[in-house]
Amino acid sequence: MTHDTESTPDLTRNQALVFGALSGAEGPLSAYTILDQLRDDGLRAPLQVYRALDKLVEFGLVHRLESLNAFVACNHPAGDAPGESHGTVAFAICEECGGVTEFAEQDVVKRLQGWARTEGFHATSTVIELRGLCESCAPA
Amino acid sequence: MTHDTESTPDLTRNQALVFGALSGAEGPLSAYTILDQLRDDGLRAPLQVYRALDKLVEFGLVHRLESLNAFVACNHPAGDAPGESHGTVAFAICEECGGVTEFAEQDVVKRLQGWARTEGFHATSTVIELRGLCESCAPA
DNA sequence: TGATGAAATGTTATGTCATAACGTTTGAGG
DNA sequence: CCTCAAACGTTATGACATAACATTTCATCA
Ligand SMILES: [Zn+2]
Ligand SMILES: [Zn+2]
Ligand SMILES: [Zn+2]
Ligand SMILES: [Zn+2]
Repeated sequence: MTHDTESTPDLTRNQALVFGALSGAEGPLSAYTILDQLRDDGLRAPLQVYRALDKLVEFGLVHRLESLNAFVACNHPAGDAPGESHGTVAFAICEECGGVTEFAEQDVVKRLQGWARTEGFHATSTVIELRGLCESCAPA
Repeated sequence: MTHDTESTPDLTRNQALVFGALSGAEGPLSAYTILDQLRDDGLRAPLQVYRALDKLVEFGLVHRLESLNAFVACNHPAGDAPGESHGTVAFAICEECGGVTEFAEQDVVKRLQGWARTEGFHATSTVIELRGLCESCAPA
């Protein structure tokens, strides 16, 4: 163990492999794509990848993109570092180049929390994903 | 054809069957659940359901819940009627009872549009889904 | 140090969601 | 009628995710 009060935990071998694959990728990867990339490192079965992903998501190092059924390494918008327990974030996903931008809009989060409060809804997680074209890919 | 300028189109047999199943349901249904419910009506294959769903979503009569891989009949928050071309809406999904509430928060949409504008991102669709417990299911 | 229990791992099989590819039917408009 | 686009039917396949069970790892502590 490497002490720590509440920072990023030590990763196991499989977790480190999966996190490495996601960190090195340009865009989101599916669990099976990750698996294919890690065959040479000894991974054989989807469950090995899914188990690592579950933990990485729990640690806040990786995010799942619900509208893509895929995963990306956390790329925190300026401010705190990845892995720091962070609140609700949003993603903009380019359908042309596959690029994903992670961003935080506190006003959006506050508004949704406001709605939840007035409705008595107790949110445990919030998904915000924009689909479209990024600046580079949008027509002039 | 029944004329119309831009209202809800006539549904084909399969579309009507699928829409009926969703309208009668208490919560979201997966395509395969819909299929099972419509076997007696002659539906045999997933594609028959998926094709109908594609159209119903296009018409704005049905929404796909990305975080559930399931579908719900549009249940517009007070204002205009289902099927009226409507903008971005959000969903609150209860993990206990399965209930789904569709709501519109114009400020949220505006704020996300603002972000997109400043980043040059051209959004074509937006997913907003809260997961948690509805008022009835939340602990006292 | 050696028992022990929680967490991680390995492996096989299965379940669930979605689409490719192809041919046929339907029906409005010319 | 003819034609063409849209909807339909069917089989096969691809893509995403988990159940179930046996084994290993390793920090903790008697
Ligand atoms: Zn993040
Ligand atoms: Zn792009
Ligand atoms: Zn709606
Ligand atoms: Zn509920």
